[in-house]
Amino acid sequence: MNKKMKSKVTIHDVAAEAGVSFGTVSRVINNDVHVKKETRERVLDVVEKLNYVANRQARSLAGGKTNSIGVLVPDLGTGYIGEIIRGIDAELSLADLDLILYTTHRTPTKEANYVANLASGMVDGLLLVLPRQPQDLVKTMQQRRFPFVLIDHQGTGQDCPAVGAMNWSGGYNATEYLISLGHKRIGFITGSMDLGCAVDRLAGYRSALKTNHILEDEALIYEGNFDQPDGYVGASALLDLTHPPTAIFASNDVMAMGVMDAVRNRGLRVPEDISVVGFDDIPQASLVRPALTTINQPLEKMGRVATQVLLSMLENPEKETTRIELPTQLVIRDSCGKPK
Amino acid sequence: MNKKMKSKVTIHDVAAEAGVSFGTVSRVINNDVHVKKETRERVLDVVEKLNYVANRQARSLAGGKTNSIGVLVPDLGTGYIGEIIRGIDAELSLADLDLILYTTHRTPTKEANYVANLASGMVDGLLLVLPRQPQDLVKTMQQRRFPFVLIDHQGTGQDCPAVGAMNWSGGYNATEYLISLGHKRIGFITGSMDLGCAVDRLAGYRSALKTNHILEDEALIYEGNFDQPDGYVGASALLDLTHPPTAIFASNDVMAMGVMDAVRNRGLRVPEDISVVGFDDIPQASLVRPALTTINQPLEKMGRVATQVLLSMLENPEKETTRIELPTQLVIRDSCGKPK
DNA sequence: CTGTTAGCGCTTTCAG
DNA sequence: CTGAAAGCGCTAACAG
Repeated sequence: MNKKMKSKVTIHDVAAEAGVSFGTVSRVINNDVHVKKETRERVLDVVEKLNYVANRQARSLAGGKTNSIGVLVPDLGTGYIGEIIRGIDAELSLADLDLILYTTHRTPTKEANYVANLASGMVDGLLLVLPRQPQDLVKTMQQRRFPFVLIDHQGTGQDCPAVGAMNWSGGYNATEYLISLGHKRIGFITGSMDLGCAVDRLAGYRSALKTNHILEDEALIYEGNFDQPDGYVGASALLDLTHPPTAIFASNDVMAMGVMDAVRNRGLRVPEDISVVGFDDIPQASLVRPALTTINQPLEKMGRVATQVLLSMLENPEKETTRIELPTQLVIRDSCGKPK
Repeated sequence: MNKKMKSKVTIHDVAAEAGVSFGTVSRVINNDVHVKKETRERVLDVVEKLNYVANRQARSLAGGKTNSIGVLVPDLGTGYIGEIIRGIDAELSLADLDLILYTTHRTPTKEANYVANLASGMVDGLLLVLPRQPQDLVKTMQQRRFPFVLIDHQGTGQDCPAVGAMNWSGGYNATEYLISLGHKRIGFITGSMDLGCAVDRLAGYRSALKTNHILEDEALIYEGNFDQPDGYVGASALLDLTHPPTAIFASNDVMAMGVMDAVRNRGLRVPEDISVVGFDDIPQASLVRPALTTINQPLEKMGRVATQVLLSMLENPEKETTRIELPTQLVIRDSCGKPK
């Protein structure tokens, strides 16, 4: 409502108002040392007065940084991802970086597409949560020397920065807990076996059985996909066995809830008739009744740590690749008991 | 590993390879009609071959659009926001727009700051979820004529685009349901009363009592803040009354869960001793035991609709401001019964 | 139909 | 210490 309705203040406006060249303004806002203190202050005053904010597009185009990092997630479904994002978000806002969220909706094409796009100037670095087909992407990014960190996708044998959880020991501990309760026939519902974490959890389960001299029965292993219906269907199949399990260990909490539904729908009770263990410890796990005994994954922390790793890579590109596995922990609640 | 390790394919590379000027390439990728079919195909081939992806920064710098819209949320906590974001995300990816997420962590300063930043070139439009102090922001954006839509914050009397849910009728219906069950003393735990939705829910509650000739008792109204502990503390206070309620209606599901905990901790049962109703119908609501009777808010849909409104504003800036209230619905589950 | 020419707003040399 | 100049990659007129 004043003189100009231009609404967009540029570096030139500031320069004019402060009586310096726009190059100087650029130096000031980039904290370049070579500016007389007095000049700096004058410019800063004008910046304040005019309410100037640098245009990020221009800044990044000109070769600077974008000050934002991209987060690629498969979806926003279960709260699992949400927890990770919270960690990322917390760490990012500490560093005053923006977060650009990309949802692939589980389509590898999109995944690849986004990576291409992002790595081409949109963001300074990329955080990939649970990527479906990391091989290609990783190759692309590595040859472009683009900074990225994988979250929750280890065990693919690739040498790249990643943070995840100790899935193997989680699988091992949950199984051993069930065994300690007296269970001998323990059903297992796997996750998507193309994901490293799913493979590791199964391996942990197998190992615990072996350690405790319990013969493995392939019939007790049902291949799921990490979705709730898999838990339901899997549990139903397991319960239909002529020699059914007395406990079921699902590779994630969502499936474990499906398992509980299936158990109840047959008139059986958790944990009196069937013990159920999950994996993840998503927020709902403590809410369902009976509260779910599960393996806690430090989701929020994984997000934080991955972000820290990425930021340190941004600062020091030469650092060697880090792989971090955060500890998982058995959380005993009410869904397990002794076998009948 | 070939000739150039440049790694970044630009419009010029494509032009050179296809033997045309880069202006022509620009036309092709922008679907300009004035290109010979043959030329177009040749260019497209090269694009494919070189794996060219337009640089968004440059594109937006030159043309004005950023092809991304900003979403401002208070936090990523309860899944409530997550649902809304899912709707936004779905609609946005349909339109091939990117989503830039900003978390304010409930600090009004940040909120204002982001708006200033964003409105200055980062994004083409803004979606504000549950803003804390919309008044100032709204003014800023309106005078900059910057497109935005408020989500879930009506009733502040401002004339601006917004989509929300019918909070009043939700409050009314839940209360009336409880009354129909025979309850006469119904406790109410409010949300943050600086939020329009919280005010409306309370008004709905009051109105239902009045319609049914039940005398309102201020002692039965506890002021909460939408957080779980408020439900616990509020319910405890209500239950301590010399003449306690037989049912408690919490202004959101999270608090309702706090209520259930409080009830149980006193050795009382839901719904036998105390009926509980929530509001929102977040994913956990159907998971807790007893499953929570609540008012469904079409969260995901609110996100979708708000996005559609914003997109239509982007297309046609002259359109008059739309305010949309989506219907809420009573979802009867297992947390309510007749009063003892 | 297609090439050419200005910038968009900013970072970076390169000279003073 | 500071100004001037050269782009970053692309879109949008403007000429042919």
